[in-house]
Amino acid sequence: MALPRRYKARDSEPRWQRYWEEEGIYRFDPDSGKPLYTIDTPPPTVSGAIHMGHVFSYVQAEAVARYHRMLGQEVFYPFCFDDNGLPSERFTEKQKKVRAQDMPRSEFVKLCLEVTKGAEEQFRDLWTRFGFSCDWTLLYTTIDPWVQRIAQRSFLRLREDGRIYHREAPTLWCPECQTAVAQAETEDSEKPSRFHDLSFPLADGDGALTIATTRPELLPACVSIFVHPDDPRHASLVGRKAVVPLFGHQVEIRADRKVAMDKGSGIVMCCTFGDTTDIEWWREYGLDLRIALDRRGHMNELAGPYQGMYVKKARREMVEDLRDKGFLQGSEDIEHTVNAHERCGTPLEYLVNRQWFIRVLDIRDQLLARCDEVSWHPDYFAVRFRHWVENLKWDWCISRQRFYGVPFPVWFCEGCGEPVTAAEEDLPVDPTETGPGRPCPECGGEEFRPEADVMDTWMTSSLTPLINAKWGEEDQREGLIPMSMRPQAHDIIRTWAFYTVVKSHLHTDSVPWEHLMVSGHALNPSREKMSKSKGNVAGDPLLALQQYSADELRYWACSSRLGNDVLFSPEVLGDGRRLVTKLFNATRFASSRLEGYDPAAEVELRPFDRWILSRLTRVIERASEGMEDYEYSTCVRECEDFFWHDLCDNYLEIAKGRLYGDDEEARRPAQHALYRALYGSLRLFAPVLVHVTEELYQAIFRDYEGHRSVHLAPWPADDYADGWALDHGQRALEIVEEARRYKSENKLGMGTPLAGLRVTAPSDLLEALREFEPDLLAVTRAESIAWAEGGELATEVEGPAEG
RNA sequence: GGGCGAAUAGCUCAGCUGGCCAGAGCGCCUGCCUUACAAGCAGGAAGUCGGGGGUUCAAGUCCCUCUUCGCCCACCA
Repeated sequence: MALPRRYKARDSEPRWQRYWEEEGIYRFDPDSGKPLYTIDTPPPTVSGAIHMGHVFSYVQAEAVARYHRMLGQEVFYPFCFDDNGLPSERFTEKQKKVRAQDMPRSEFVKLCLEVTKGAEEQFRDLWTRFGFSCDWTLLYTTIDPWVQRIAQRSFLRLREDGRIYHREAPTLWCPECQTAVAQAETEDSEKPSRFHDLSFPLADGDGALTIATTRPELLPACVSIFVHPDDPRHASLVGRKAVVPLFGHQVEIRADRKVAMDKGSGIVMCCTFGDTTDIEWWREYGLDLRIALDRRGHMNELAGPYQGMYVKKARREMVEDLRDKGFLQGSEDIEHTVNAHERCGTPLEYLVNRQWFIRVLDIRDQLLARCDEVSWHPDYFAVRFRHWVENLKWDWCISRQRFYGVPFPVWFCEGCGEPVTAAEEDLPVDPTETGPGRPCPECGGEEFRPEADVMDTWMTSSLTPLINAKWGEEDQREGLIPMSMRPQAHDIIRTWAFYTVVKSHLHTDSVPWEHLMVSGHALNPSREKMSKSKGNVAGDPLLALQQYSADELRYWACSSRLGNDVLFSPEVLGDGRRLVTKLFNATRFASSRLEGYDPAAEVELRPFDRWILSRLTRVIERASEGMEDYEYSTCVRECEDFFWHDLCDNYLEIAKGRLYGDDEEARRPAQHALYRALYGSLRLFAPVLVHVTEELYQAIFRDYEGHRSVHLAPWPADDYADGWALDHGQRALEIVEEARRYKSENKLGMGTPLAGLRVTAPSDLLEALREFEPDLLAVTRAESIAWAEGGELATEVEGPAEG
């Protein structure tokens, strides 16, 4: 196949993408007998928020997949989508302009399916255009019935093991989404607020105390007051009672070390619940439970005249009334951070609800041990996992009061209230549509109320290794657990990585994977964490693909060390374009000089041939070391440096004399070295520059090598190592440099013939360098070289040749 | 408040287990249309390796400390 004069990525890339698809180049073959390399692909949410930051992280893992494929491993590389859960609900609500609450669950679920399926098609197209080598026949989505079955199976088995409990407990609650949320789903949100100094009369009539609060609307929920035991100002208060303003109930004043003496007045009210300290006190001192908020964030009957008001309104009204009645001593505007739901930004409340939990606090040590069993890349991210586990405060709340998700396989007996679970063989079940099919084991009752909650999405995504292995299914895949590698970004270590370790530990008594590859974030040109935005190249991968080729974008994604953030900027992207062009041009040139090349022929390599091949070996070693350590960027950098400078700038220029010459004896070893060096480079670049390397491979190398694709060719493992040539070739290049410097300083073209060179060197070196003479003459265009023994290596140029 | 990372040429970054005069790309300067490539080639200028201590024959490279930035967590009465 002849190469065109110019490389047109726009035409070539789709052509090879089709070829790979048609030929099944990336198809997983469970029966190949090759060692497995299995990848636990992150299921992106289908909520439409794909930006170059995602591409960045996926490409890095993808390059690693290709490396292992070239190593001769059978690569299990599925794709998947996370299409259930809150993000999809909100996405559907937005797309269809509906509200889930306003329709039957089944109807809403149908809408969600419709919307997510459409989005998935677009996603598959997008990933294909980036040259992804996943096997699409392995696709799963988290809403697939068999995947739901695995999630429900996980629930049933954990419940059998006594790991799961259902309990009324204070829970982080989002009044907007009207669901419980997990500790990990929260984020800080800066909100302007007001600090109010409130006066609480003492019950014995002996004066009053002052409490500073930002949440006066929680007064009806006040159950105690605390001061610090060492605070001399308030020592006399302990044990007495105070009257809650506006509401009149009396609460006891207690001393506890958790009180900060220097905040506000040093006196704090404890409400059920304002924050986690309230919960701790409530538990520790067995305080009353006074819930003043309902699930929608409105005040309930406990708030008396304020009942039905939304938190903010109640706050305003109460402050007015407090002022009118003389309880308000002062107010101060402040800026403070509140705990908000990361999905919608609404400040969270603590409510008491019946929720399902997985007990994890008691196995923290075991989870830490699992953490150590995993190879973290880069290793310092293990510390984040460790600290998260060490500082866990809550068991994992897995129930959500939402609609689109995996239902709990649970009913409650109307007779005794006990939960009744489905039989495993009946999974997946939706309890709102069927019954348990058996009477209540506790009381024999036959009337049931379905559990209407759905599972937290992490309940499913934490199972991705088990889903890949089809855990508990009839067609279970053997040998997949633990998987080889999980790629993910560092922001979800505390969620996805953590929950997955929990599940694998409990279900398979092992780690989920051997290696965890943690990527950084892509930053937009103003150095902010990238986010989806239309009309912006960084925020819109489709737009990026119009402006840059997939190979250029992949090169960018692989340009930084694993785990580092990287800037998405035009300058950096230009580097990839240059390299692709250079690779194409150099290979096209080589192909024109390879006529008559016979890979099987015996050749006697010249010193510079031995030099370039020894350099290649060195580069392969370093590049491979990098890839073994998940450092694709080391591989690219080493290879680029070799290809551009050693191979193109030096070797090619040196070998041209022989490649164009009539002397076949001299030409053949040059062809041999050129072919090997180029084919080696091509394969080192293949995991990243997937399209251009395929184009060049198919045009030049396939006839010789026979593999259907460069991506099925073996990873280079050249062992040509000639220390003599490596060292002396480098010294010989110093002579070339001197000649070039002379021409440059004298404003001469590089093609200018030189009258002669005078090279001085110690005798050993001199003797060695003389072996390079024919090539040195050719590349410097010198008519002759005069060799002289001397001290340091030095080269003098006699001047341009006459005429 | 705690943790993790980063601080190296104007810009973006590489420098692994400490060792010849600190590197690359972009940008800049001077040249060159040399039989693959001007999206190129040759040559060049440019850095107190954040500050301060210490270990060592020897430190961007190890230890301590300080400063600045980023991320994560906690607090947020």
